[in-house]
Amino acid sequence: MAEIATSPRERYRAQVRTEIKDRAWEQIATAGASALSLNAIAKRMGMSGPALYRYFANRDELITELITDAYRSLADAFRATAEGGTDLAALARTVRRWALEAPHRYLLLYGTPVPGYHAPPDTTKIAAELMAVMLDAVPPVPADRTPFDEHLDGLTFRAGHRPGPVTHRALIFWTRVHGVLSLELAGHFTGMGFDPALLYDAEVDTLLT
Amino acid sequence: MAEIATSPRERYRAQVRTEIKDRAWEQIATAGASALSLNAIAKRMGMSGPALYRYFANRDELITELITDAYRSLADAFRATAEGGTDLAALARTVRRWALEAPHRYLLLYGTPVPGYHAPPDTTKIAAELMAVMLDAVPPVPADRTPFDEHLDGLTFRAGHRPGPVTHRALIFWTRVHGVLSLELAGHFTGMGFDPALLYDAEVDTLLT
DNA sequence: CGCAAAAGTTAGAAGCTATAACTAGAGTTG
DNA sequence: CAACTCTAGTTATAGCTTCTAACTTTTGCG
Repeated sequence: MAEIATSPRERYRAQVRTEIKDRAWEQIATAGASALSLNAIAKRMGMSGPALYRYFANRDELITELITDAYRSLADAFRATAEGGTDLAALARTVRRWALEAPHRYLLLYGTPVPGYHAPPDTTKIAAELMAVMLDAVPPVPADRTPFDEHLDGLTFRAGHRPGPVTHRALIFWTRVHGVLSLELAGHFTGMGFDPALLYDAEVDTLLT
Repeated sequence: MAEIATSPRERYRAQVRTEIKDRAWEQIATAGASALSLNAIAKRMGMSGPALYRYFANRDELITELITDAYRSLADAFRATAEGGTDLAALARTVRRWALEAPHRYLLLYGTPVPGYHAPPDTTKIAAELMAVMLDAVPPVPADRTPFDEHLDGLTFRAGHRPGPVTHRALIFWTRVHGVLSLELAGHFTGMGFDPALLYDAEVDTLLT
């Protein structure tokens, strides 16, 4: 987007940083995030291990940045989808495409977190952004309110101050989407023989009316 | 259950193995499965690192056994619940209690898998056992069939050879349960302020009629 | 051109998995 | 009971990891 005036050095630095991240994604895809090795990345890039520490303070910082990038890319996909009139079906297609495109990326965000790891404020902001898009995409809902709807009405967070039933709809949209995707991408449907895409579509359909 | 006649040596061996696994669970709870260190376990048990290799061939074998044990405990809880007449609501309560009781254990089974890791036949058998219990607990379903129901009817796996709509119900029960639990236990609801238990109950309620 | 800052180097500490070779002790067997 | 075998544990070691420290080379700016 808005190109900031950069010195050649800064441009080189940015380029190396993105190459490091690319290699990191490759490693995560083949061996998982826990096996990510700064040393191996450096060697594959033709330089010595400690050189990487000029670009990332430590392994955690690299992973954190990968997570932030991944969140950002999902949010961008969401926003792009929401451009031409928002509806939940389109968002559902987008998130599934985004997830299947790079399962390890999905799992880095929504799989097992490292205990004690605290997400940086960036990611929680992006998560709120995602939620806002979903809230806007919720279709008109029936008027009957459940106790949980009342519970939601009485909360302080109120992202967008939507009424309880709308928030409820957005939440179950999100949980149902992840219900199918997380089991599918973690391989819990393999051997069952059915097509997860059909289950996904059927599940999303229940949220549209 | 059925105690097998064991020599003192075998009993000692079994005892040490379970102590190793207990320590492993502690470590997983505090630092995550990826940080599980055989060395640290050994030292905490007052012996030298390589001694553990008498009990587990390698790190993977230990983790595999932890996974199998966890699966077994979930299946046992399921079977116990299904004893006195099966219904989905009771199963839902059981799985949630089981998950919250030890979140790291839940995440070891249903969180990010290690790429390239293949689940041993044990676990897939237990997964089928879980599915069978759920299929039995599905209430009578409406007669109208969706395309996905037809798809399920045409499959070869047919765990229990139930009709499509019944299998469909069991599947969405499972995905919706994990949709809420995986997001909750991975911390994606923190800061939103609502009570996940209420969302869970509301979600389960939609499956009961 | 010359110099300061940045990038990359090797060396090394501390920790990990896992193997090899060895010792001490427990249990079995002639 | 003595001898022998098998097992549990030991230390040593190779090879990997993250990450720090100290040093050298390169690069871009004034």
